[in-house]
Amino acid sequence: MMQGLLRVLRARGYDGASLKEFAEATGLKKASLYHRFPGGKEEMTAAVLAYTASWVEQNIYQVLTDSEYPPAERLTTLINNLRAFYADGDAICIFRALSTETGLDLFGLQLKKGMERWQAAFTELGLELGHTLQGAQLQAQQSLISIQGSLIVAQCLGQQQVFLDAVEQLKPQYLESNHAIN
Amino acid sequence: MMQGLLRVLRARGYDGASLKEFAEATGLKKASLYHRFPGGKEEMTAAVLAYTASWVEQNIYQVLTDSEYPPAERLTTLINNLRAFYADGDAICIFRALSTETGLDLFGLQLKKGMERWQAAFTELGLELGHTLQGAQLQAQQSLISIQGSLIVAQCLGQQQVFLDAVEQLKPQYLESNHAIN
DNA sequence: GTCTATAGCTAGATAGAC
DNA sequence: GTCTATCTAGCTATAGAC
Repeated sequence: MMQGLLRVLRARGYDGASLKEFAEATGLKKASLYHRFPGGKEEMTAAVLAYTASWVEQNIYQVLTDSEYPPAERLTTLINNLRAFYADGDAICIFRALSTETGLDLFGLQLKKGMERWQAAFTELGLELGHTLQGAQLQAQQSLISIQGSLIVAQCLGQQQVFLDAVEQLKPQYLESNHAIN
Repeated sequence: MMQGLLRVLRARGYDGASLKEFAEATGLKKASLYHRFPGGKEEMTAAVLAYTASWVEQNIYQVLTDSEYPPAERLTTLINNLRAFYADGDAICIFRALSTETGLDLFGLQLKKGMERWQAAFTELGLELGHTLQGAQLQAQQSLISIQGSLIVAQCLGQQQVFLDAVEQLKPQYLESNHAIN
């Protein structure tokens, strides 16, 4: 259900996504979608963003802050989750797809909250590894930039490896960084 | 003319951009646009990408490889050009806006060529600064990732400073990098 | 809760006057 | 070369049967 809506939104963006595609992707008819989401396309998209937020909570935030496992193992799990979520660099990020003018107008707050949650996850890991608050925040921002940027560059160049390399480097960047400089 | 089409495409993407908006942005009526671009929206977008390519050629490639100026000065000019082109982090990149499923289907080759030209510009600068070929290519890729990624993160977070910091760092990254390691 | 059918509108694109 | 007027197809959204 949500997976289908998410898939269409990622591939085609808010303006590009049509109710017909939503119907095909979910197996429901258009009128049935309106029964579940009386607010129409806007409400459907907001629901997808909420669904995405819970995915991030489970697969990013919980993973990076789970003190049951050592940081290296958490990063390995994170990398696997990222590769799965982005289909090894083939899939467009929902944040990118919705951060157009229309998307930012309608869903700006949800996009901001979502991004901040990603940032918080990386920041908490950095703090645990002994970084200063400022250093951890900067490195967290760098991680987000690296993920988002590598997806675009990979897809424009047609080289998924650009994305795979970028996420693979997250691990050494956190484990081998010089805390004194950061 | 092209500026108007470019502005609409960046803000709304290929699917989101309407001929009505194109007409308003250029001051021409829809039928007049079809006179100039018989191929319709697709031809208009391709023309915008060609226009963008020439901008990149003048403002990125020529700047970074102009041996009349020292590298530090070229990088300063580049940073100013990037800030202007992206409105200090407020404007969406045309590459991002068009690298959706539809956009990649229709303009994949132009997007690839464009990205490769950016990459070549940074790579040649790195080579001139004494980097190895592989090191220069990797750093060029990192620069593209940093620009694209910082734009998305900045716009989702509503913090233009993320982009401004990222482009400002391009200069030290090239001038202070350790060639032996790269 | 899901469907068929359709309303009302706007999209991309074209015809033809000037 | 630019315009007004218009076509068809697709869109979002709703009505109402089951």
